[in-house]
Amino acid sequence: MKKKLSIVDIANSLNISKTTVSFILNGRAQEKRISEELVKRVLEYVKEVGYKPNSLAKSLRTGKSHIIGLLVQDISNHFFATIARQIEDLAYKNGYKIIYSSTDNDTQKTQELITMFRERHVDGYIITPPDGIEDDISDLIRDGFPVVLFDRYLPSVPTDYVVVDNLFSTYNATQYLIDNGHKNIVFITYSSIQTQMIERLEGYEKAMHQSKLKTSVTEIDFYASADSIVKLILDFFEQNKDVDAILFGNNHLGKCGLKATRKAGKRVPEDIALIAFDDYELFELYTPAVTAIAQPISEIADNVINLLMERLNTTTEEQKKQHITLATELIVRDSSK
Amino acid sequence: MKKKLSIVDIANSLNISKTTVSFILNGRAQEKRISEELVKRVLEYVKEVGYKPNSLAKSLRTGKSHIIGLLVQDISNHFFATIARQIEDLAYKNGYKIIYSSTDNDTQKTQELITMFRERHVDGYIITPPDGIEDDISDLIRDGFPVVLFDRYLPSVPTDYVVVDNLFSTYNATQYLIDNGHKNIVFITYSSIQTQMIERLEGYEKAMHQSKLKTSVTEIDFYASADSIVKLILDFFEQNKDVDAILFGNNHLGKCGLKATRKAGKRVPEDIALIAFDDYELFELYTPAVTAIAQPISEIADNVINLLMERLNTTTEEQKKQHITLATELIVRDSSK
DNA sequence: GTGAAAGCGCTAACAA
DNA sequence: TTGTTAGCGCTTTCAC
Repeated sequence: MKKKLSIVDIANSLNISKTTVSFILNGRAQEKRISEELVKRVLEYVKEVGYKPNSLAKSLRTGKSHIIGLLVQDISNHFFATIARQIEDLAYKNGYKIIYSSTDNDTQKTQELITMFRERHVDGYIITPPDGIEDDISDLIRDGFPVVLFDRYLPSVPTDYVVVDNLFSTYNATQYLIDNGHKNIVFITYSSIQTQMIERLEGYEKAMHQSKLKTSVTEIDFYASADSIVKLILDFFEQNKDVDAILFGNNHLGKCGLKATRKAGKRVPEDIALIAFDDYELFELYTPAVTAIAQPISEIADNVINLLMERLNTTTEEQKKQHITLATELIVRDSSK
Repeated sequence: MKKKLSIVDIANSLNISKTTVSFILNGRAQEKRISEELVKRVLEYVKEVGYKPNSLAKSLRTGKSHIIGLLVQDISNHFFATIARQIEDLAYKNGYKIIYSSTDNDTQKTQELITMFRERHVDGYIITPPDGIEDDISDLIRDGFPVVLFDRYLPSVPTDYVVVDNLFSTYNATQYLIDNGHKNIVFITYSSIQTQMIERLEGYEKAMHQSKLKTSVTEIDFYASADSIVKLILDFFEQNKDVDAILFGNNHLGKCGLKATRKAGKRVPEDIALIAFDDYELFELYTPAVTAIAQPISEIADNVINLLMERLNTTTEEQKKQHITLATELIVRDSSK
């Protein structure tokens, strides 16, 4: 293994001090009035021997790591994966790397991850917070770390965040079903106290109440397996023959619902209309093509990174926290008639 | 921001030396014959004040970071996302964190990423290598870093790797189509010199040759957009009316092919039979349900991590590189008749 | 304009 | 059994 060069090696080879090398490498030559000729000589030599500063040592000294900690609920979920991908790209363009992990919506795991990120001296955090994590996020903010939440927020903790207009999304979708003559509309969701789920529920309820229709909500345990979710929905069909439309609270439930509807032998949309949350490429090709509430993935990623970069680049302490709410789009296809 | 405690603070508060604290914290108390009572006192105090060692400083000193660099082709691709997720979980169980990034199959980007990973002192690398990266991987190995490749390998570079039996996968799928009476079977793939794509092509050709059928291969540029791929396939249909079956070389092509088939108004499998590479949850629900070659995702992740951990934990230099080839499964559904 | 030296927090050889 | 001390590679103050 070839010996890694250090700044001292460079300084010695050039018969100058490492301070000078450091200044030149950090673009402070002008300020320090170092001769152009020396600067050139150093830069050329550095390039020639392929010297790379040890960023670990640099971080230890400066306290900055140029690493962003990204905690998503589950990187294997399409929604989070595509957002993570874009966040990654944008972060790199800004000179930052990403350390990421999936929280599984598990509070304790998330706490451990935050601790690990702190140990690693990450400069900023992007998090889809599970509930119960309020104190840890507060600590982060109190200690001066930039934190941007997305997908949901924590009502009791003032932070920057980027979310979509969940309430309007489901309100609008429900209203669409109502306008198409559906009456027994069910909302299948997770039993969750997270803001995005609560708002989606509220949107559904608001539309139903406005039309004086009876609401029917099925709440499923977040940790239920895909198979058991399908089974639950099948049971539900069994006991509720008159349901004529379903709105799903998130993408995983939508997929399971599709499976259950198929298994139950129901015709879509004749027997039952369906609207999913989050759009998938394949929904378009499904028979019938699935109507879905599409979140603006690129916009979410853009806003998250911009917010974080803003915080990272300003030293001014307490600014007002920014709350960004983006619009979703109801993509009407065949499953909702 | 509350002052971060250092090991010196702990030592001073307890009126002992930081060496002692360091030994105790690193589980070397026994070995150093430090009194149980002292150990207990230190551990309790550390816990009480919530002291966390600065892992950056530790890394600088030890040269180990307990971070694994993961480079996948594209984290937003379902196949890579699910594997990344499992690798992440398994890595954490082994006390390692992951820094990841997507290569986009871009050689230069990958080189830069490897450089960044090196700067960050990652302990090991898991990579889906783009072509042209041979030298960089060789350097990594020469310099003693554990490297595990997956999904494909580099024939000219001896490394550990985990792949699937691509040749048999497509051979088997093609054979299946032949057995079902198809003759004009097309293989739609990327023009790529990567091993996995080459082998998939070979499997198809082998089966066709064995049955004395004429091969027909459509190679698509890797960087083509989804829309242009769909268009290409539509054009192809236009010019080749007699095609009665298509085998797709990877998941993205499969999705585009599905879209194109739908647009062309072809009936599946009556007019044309389809087999995709990589299975998706929704394939089962598609009409008709899509036949697919499923890769053993968990097994791949397991083997990758095990291989890497083995390398990480053994100091013995040159061991023989391990090549692991896993079986795929042809999941027969309706689209292939 | 340039250099000496302190120190970021930690580990480990060596002393005591 | 415990403490002293020398770095790991870098930045930055202060002196020349």
